[in-house]
Amino acid sequence: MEFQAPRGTTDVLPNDQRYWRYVENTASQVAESFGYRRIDTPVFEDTNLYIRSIGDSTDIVEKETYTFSDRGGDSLTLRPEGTASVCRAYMQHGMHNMPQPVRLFYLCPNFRYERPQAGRFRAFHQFGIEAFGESDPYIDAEVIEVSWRFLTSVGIDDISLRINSIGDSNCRPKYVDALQTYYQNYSQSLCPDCVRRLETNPLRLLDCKMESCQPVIQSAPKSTEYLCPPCNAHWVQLQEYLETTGIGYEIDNTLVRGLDYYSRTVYEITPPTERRTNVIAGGGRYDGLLEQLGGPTTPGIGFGMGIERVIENIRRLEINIASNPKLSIMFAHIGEGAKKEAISLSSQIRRLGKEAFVGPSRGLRSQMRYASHMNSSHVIIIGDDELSTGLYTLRDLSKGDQTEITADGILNFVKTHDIGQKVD
RNA sequence: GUGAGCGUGGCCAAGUCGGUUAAGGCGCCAGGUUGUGGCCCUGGAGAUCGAGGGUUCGAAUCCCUUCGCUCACCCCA
Repeated sequence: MEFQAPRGTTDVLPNDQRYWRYVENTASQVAESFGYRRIDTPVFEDTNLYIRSIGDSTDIVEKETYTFSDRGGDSLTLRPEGTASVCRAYMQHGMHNMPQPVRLFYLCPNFRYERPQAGRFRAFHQFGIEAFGESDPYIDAEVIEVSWRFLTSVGIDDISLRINSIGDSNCRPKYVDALQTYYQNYSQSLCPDCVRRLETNPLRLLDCKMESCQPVIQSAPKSTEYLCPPCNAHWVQLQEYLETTGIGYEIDNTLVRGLDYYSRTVYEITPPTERRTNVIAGGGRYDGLLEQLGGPTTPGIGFGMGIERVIENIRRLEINIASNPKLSIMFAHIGEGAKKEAISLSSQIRRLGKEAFVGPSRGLRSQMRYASHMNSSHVIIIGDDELSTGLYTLRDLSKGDQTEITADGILNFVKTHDIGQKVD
């Protein structure tokens, strides 16, 4: 085989489509039930949008973007995450003039040049929401609740929520200082990665997985102990509101996130397994981001959720996805005249909005077998006898019985048997 | 970028201390039922054994190279 799907990409075959429909439909319903409205943005944006938002020293921007020049010489980048685009759209369309908060959700593909592995792809899909213009922590709890309700609605309920607050531009620098000072004392016992992190990204010291670094992490200063009064009030209220929604949570002071724009609230939702790649959803607050992108000072918060990872968990839990059987008619035909009648009648049925198609030009036995494998609900058999009498054979594949029926009778049958009819 | 495992018809796969025509199952096609599916029976098509090179009288099997897939690290959804 000369061609295959590029590394890190997958084909969603017909048999798997039901998972995607199920997830996308549930996501839309849940988000809309909270008052969120769908937004779609381009798959590529000005490269600088991502540099300015995600951060030019993050792994995503440093080595994972798909960046190219178009024929006019502009540098464009395939969307690596959803928040930046939505922020850009919020500013571009003057949504700060709309009643605040503005609640938006999206379902879209994202691209990151990474080595694929379990639950990680180069082309992947996210369901996400963003809420702009509200700094009160009730909206933090709401955003968390949307992701939680979605996952439980879809049937994944063995999940756990971890939250943390990393402060804002006022108090976080003091915490980072304290963290660095603390780590200086252990510099000789740290893993090589952590030695590097100490300089480049001190917050990430906290989620090192190396066994040898765990004791150091355990007794490290906690960000929540360094919060300034406003951040602390926000943090305390968030927990109260979360408790009001009845969602169980765990405070994880080692939880930090890989994008530079987060402030105050950060959170992750994981299934019971230990592997970090199993993080299904992650998000947080980004109060300085819009201003950083040249917009008005506007608070914002949101999450991103990996659809492939959601589906992976649906499969793991063997969640039953109901799919309505529907009316689907195949025309089996014997002879050229019968074939033309099959083409004509199936076309008329389709114009009524129902599924119908012509059987393959093979023997009747083979056509019947095809109908069966195509999950047709009914077969109409047309041969010389039927053409001369005008009475066709209508066979119900689920019941296994059949009757005589006229052409008009067929059309009437189709009109009165609607989609969703139980056929198996 | 680093490390490990694996690549045999569309899919799952036996064979891998080299030896005549590369098992089997699923799926596909056909026949059994001269016009009737899902079960069953019979037959058929379909593989340059990932690719290239080497060793050998002889290579799916041994050696080298290369590509691909998977998993893990980094990082993330």
